[in-house]
Amino acid sequence: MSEPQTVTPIARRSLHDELVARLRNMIVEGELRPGARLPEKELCTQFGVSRTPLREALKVLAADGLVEISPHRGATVVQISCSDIEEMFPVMGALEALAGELACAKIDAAGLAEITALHHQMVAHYHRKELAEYFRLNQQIHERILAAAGNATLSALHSGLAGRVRRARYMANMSPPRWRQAVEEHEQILAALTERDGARLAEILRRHLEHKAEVVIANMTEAETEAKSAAG
Amino acid sequence: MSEPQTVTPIARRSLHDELVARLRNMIVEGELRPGARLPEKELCTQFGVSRTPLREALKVLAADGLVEISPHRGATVVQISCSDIEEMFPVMGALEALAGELACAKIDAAGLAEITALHHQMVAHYHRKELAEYFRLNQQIHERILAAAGNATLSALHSGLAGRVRRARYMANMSPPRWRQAVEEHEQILAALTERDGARLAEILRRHLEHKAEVVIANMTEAETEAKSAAG
DNA sequence: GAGTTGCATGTTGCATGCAATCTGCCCTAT
DNA sequence: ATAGGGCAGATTGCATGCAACATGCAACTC
Repeated sequence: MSEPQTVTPIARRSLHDELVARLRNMIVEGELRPGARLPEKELCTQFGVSRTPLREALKVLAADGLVEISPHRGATVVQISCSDIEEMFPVMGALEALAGELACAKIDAAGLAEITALHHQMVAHYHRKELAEYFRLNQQIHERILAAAGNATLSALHSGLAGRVRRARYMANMSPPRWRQAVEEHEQILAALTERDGARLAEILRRHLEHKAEVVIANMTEAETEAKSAAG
Repeated sequence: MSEPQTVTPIARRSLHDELVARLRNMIVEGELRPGARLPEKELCTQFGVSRTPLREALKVLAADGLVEISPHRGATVVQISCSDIEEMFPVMGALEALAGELACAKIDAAGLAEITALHHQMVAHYHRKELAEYFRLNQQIHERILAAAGNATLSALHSGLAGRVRRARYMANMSPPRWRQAVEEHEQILAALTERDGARLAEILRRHLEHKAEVVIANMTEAETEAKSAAG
């Protein structure tokens, strides 16, 4: 029995792991709104589990920064403010820049071909103005670059941030010139990656993230003022 | 009652929060060795708590990457390998580089004065060859730069990594030329910060972290070969 | 004698019960 | 009428009990 992993071991996810995954997904995908309370009892009946594994899951998500737990008052989905987002993007920029450099040094022809394919699909969706599909491919490209960097620590930190940022749902609207700019930057990204020009790719990614931040911030401030005027 | 947080609320740490802090400290400080098993029962009697809060704490630490939990087999302190460390340092370099840039843009005279004071204390310890004190100050300086960047997300990610790296205990020995090089780099760091030259500070910090990585890796491989020769 | 099977033991995963705390409401006093 | 106090309901924090699982040993087979 020295064959190394011919079959994958049966996936035996414990309840709390499953709960962490589900709740994280529900929060990131917006099913659970920011500020929403997370009463244990209700979630327990909803998921059909007892409070123990649920509580363990909530603690993990709290450590992840997705929920907030106040003693004896329960858990709530954390609100993300404009300034939080404003903080996160430079950090993601730094991480992606590093990923770009490493990816240029490490990526092979096959990996590059995959990213190239994704890029062209994404551009096609851009031309057809299919925003949702565009964003899906966009996200995949960035993930692939991270993966190509071959640095698990880097990927983990990035995906954590990406999950938190995704909750901002900035994709809703993006002005045509902004969208065009983003696609152009992606052309540059692909070019730099193809030429294995790490320094340039790093710089492009940093700027790309800066611009993304501007779009997101603009959207959020707009949404906030709308909310305030609606409330006032 | 609109005073914004003039007094800190009474710290009412729940048991699991306290446990998370204590266990994290024990792991980071090396009191719990890598690979050490963490049987619930034993820790429960040791801390005088029941299994529920302890389990919640272990789950959080697992999410943090400090312990590993295998179903029905219990928790162990994660082993950090050479390649893990090799991965972490470039990431810390990227984060510190960003912190340097931001700090140059934001730091005020008071903040700069504090870091300068710490720097001079550190150099004094260097001249007296007080390694432990030197490292303490060193760490504080890096933390201050992160704090000066005024980016909570950045600080959180960095301190998480720093905690994991600290477990490598590389400080044990550092060759005189390496130590001297590190101090020289810190002189440059202080100079760039004083001149608010963000780009230069970023570059210096990145290189500084690269060199730190070399020292750590050298120490770890040495330790590993020693262990192997002792075992063989 | 080597390998396998079955069992015993200890540990972990989860469910539930009890105590402490928070929240909202009603009542009282000024 | 309003502010403050106190009580009731609900929710959370923690302890404990039971079932499932992993591990090590012993017996058994070939």
